[in-house]
Amino acid sequence: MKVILPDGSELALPEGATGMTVAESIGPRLAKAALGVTINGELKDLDTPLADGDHVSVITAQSEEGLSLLRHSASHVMAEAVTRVFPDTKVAIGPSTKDGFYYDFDFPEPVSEEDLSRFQAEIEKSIKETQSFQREVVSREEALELFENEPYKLELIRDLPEGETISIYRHGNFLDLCRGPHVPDTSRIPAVKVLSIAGAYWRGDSDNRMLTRIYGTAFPSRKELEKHLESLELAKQRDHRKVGRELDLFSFHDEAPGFPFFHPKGMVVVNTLLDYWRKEHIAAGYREIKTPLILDRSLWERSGHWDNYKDNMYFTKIDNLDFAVKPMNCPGGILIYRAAQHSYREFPMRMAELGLVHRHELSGVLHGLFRVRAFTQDDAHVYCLPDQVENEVVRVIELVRRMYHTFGFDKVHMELSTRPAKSIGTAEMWERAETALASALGRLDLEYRLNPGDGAFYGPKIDFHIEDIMGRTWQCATCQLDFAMPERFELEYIGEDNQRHRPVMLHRTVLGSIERFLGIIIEHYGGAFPAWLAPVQAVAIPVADRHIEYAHSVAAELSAADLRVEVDERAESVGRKIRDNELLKVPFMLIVGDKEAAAGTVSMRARGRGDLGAMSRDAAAKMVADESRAPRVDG
RNA sequence: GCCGGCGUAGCUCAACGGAAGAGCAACUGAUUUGUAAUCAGUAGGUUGGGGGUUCGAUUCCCUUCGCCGGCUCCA
Repeated sequence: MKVILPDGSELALPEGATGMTVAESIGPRLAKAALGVTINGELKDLDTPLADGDHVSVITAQSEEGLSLLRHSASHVMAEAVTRVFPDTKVAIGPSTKDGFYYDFDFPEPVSEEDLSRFQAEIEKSIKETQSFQREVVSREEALELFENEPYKLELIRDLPEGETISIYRHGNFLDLCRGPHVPDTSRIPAVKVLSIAGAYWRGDSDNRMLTRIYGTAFPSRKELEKHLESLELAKQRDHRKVGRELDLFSFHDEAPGFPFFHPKGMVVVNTLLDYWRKEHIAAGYREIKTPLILDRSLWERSGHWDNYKDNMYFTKIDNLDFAVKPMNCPGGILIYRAAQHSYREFPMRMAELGLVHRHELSGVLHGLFRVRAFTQDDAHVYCLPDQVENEVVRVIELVRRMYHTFGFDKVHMELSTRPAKSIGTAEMWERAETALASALGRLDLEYRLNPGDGAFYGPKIDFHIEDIMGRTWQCATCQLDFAMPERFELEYIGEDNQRHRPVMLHRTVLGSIERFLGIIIEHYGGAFPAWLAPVQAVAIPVADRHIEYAHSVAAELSAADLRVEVDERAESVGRKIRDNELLKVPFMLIVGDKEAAAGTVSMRARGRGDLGAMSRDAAAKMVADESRAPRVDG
């Protein structure tokens, strides 16, 4: 028989050949690296018999699917190891994830981090033993019997649709309900590492029992595993909570859990960020507003927040009346719209607000600046005519992409979410709105993912996800149409026909939360902000005390050019001052001693680039100024 | 909110029923320094808060607050 390889060539094989036969006939290295096989596009075990004419591709850990196959198998190996250590453990599920795998267990007794090394040791044993994975197809009855002591498996089996093939995989003494496929044997997963332990609800539902989830990762080689563990360590070094403390940017205190305190240097970064934000928004035709933090109950009843968002809101009483601290900016912004009568001639009307919102988040979800209870949304609402929507959305997308580019976030992926089952508004309204969003994306020739039914109940939306330097993704910007608010607040404008009409309301953010965005860029840059954002852009370092005066005169010149500059007057060695400022990620150091003072020069050192040599004071000021220039904003 | 872990000096961590320690930072003094740590000294803690067990608690138990890792939720 013959099979067809990925390059289109044909390969003659004996009857009964498997994926392994294919790998072996291509080469011994491939045979060794082979983990699975795709047959006519379907991922299968390597020992699956092939049929004449099959399109066959051997899968190794080089591919995304090969790596996740390997990790999925590793999760089985871990489950086996864990049940060997704690025999009465009930097993739940164990899939692969983006960076590794996990397996959920129901332990007879609490298990702690200290047990992880025991699991690790057992895993190593299994790998050494080269246990093979064997697939078996069983009937529903057989399956129910095989897993009679595994309540979670039983639940899964019972939920399998009628007629579904039920397969099980065995390796060593372990048996698992699993669709597969798996690697041929445990020797193919030589580098497994048990990483951490955490709680997780059965089937992700908080009404269910809490299981113990054990995370791990696996790679095709030790070397790759080591590399991954190193990058985890690196990410830990970049943790914005650590960097924020080291660079004296912000802090958190028990007296206000979830509410960040910004220090002077942190405020420089925030304000510089906001200066840039304002320039972009003015250029994009927005006008800025500001609305109160605390507003009367009636407003929140009208907006629907009182009924739908109460659990996340903070309340207060003033003169015996109920007030709420705003969790969103729109209702307040709408009052500004309603403060005057509007004409279609004013549209599109773009109102931006850097609004501080408070949301009572569950204590367990707080996480540095990434998840806080008070944050500044870079919000804006655009009021426009229905046929202006598409154009406005295009403008929002362009603004988002331009601003992200400034921070090097060029990998942006977009998701369009459409009408959910429970929603308000007419079918025609939704149709029109979804088309407008889709054609805006189409006009810019952008790829996006469609999330049918994932929109808000009040309108469809586009979400933007950025990818940081460590490959993690973040949803920051959002652009959503809102049919609810204009109705609830009876917003109106006078049209060309001199009649009252309801405007379309567009709700959008670019950075999302200023606090979280700061956290993201701290980690993205590892604290080494580009000079325009750096809290201190240059430090003048006098070699000895007698150079302090000269250092100040140099600093004064930079200061006069609106640069943020300090003089390190400490009675420390030059080496020490350089080290400390290097650790503080100061972009430029201007070292001045006898030579410089006599010649009227400075010795320039740039962060991470080392000594750049002597230059005139003018040249130095120009260099720092040039590299510290805020990003250009052209309308 | 839930599960697990952790709260010791400003930071990073020791001590784990029997006089609370180190390094860095801070302060004082000396040093006046040439591209990633000068030296010496001083001070700093009701061991997160409250309660209990004990002759004795940082250590064991309960409780509360906070933090960390996840889950759920979300910007």
